[in-house]
Amino acid sequence: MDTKSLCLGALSIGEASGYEIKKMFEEGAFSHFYDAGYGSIYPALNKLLEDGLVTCVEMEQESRPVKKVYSLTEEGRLALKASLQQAPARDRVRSDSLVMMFFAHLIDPGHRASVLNAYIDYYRTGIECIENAACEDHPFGHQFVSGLGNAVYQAAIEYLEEHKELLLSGEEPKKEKREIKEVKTVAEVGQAAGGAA
Amino acid sequence: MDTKSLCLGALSIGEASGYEIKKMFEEGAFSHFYDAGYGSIYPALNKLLEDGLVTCVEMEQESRPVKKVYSLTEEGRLALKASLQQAPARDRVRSDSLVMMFFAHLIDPGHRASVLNAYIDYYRTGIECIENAACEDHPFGHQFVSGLGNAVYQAAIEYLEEHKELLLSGEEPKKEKREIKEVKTVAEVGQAAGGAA
DNA sequence: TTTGATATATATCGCTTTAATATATATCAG
DNA sequence: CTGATATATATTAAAGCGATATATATCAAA
Repeated sequence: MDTKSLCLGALSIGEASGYEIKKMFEEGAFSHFYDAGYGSIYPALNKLLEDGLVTCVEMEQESRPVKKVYSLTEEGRLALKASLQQAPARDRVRSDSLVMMFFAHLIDPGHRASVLNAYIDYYRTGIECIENAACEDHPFGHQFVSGLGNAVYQAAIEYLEEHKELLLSGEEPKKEKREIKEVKTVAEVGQAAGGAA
Repeated sequence: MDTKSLCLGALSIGEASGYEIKKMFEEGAFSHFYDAGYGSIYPALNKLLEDGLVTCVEMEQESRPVKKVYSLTEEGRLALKASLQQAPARDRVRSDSLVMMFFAHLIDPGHRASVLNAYIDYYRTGIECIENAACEDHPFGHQFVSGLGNAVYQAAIEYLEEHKELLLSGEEPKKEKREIKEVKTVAEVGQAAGGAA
């Protein structure tokens, strides 16, 4: 799913500028399952305009930069539908915070706590975004996905708060012991991990 | 968190080849919170080697390509610790499947069902990976993050199965009605969505 | 039996994306 | 009155992604 299709999707909800589309990814309807920055949104909109999948009206505003409002054309609507019929790529997740928690034994307890608390806050903010975006008028898909986001975030918060102490009071493993265990290679660990395959 | 740091992290568990590190992201310990492909792992390992953060031993094998086994140096271990003390970037998630479910009203019901079922399978497989990788010997951080992954995936599966019907039996909204509503711009919808900000 | 699929293993390349920065103006809090 | 935040578009360097190439072995199915 490239940024062009995402922009078509955003515009299928209603006309918008690049700036407004970005906000949808940041704090709006898409916030909990997709990301996109200006560096991909603006070029995508230009290509869509070239290909006739969107139209653009420049709206001049008092003491603000010109606002380019994009709208879907009928061709664009068809292109969106077509891209939605394809097989989805697998989810991609990248969480620095979880990497840090994973290696918590290498981090000083103070930083551990700040990472953990910031992460809980991040989920709380996420829930607020979802709840604010929720609306009964929205198509059932919007509601379904919002509900999923809510359920997942809630589960994360519950886990994080219930098991907080495991992470914060965890002791550093005894150095000598780990030195001995290190003869076990990642290959073997990987085997255990991917045993199903 | 760049791929170099991720590789250092992987190697802190034990020596490994690029291929084995890839497997950790695919189906091993990192599978539910990070991604990385060969196109970033191999260049990263080469840079780490240049910078003296890892060493490399080439192991010749019968009727297989040479295996380059990388190990952390003391410098590498320090570099890993340093990168873990920094502030984490925010999570990045990209889910084509959720985009499709979000726009379910634009997709034919057959495809809806296949996307939904594949997504449930994806989470089930994820739980298997996490359970297979779990081990009491692992540092507490590993266990903490595995537990979180498990809790979140479980919550997702529960939600998806409980609300399946909402997505699959959802009707297409009446065209005329939506046409009228379209005067509401994304700007306004976005405002409602991001009300907190 | 040979074709195709899967697995081991490394490497590269084109295209896209990301994160940062530039530009310009207005408001608002400290 | 300085710095932060918001509106709004655009560009760029660096990084990452997906696909492909190479080479060999095994195993199941046509």
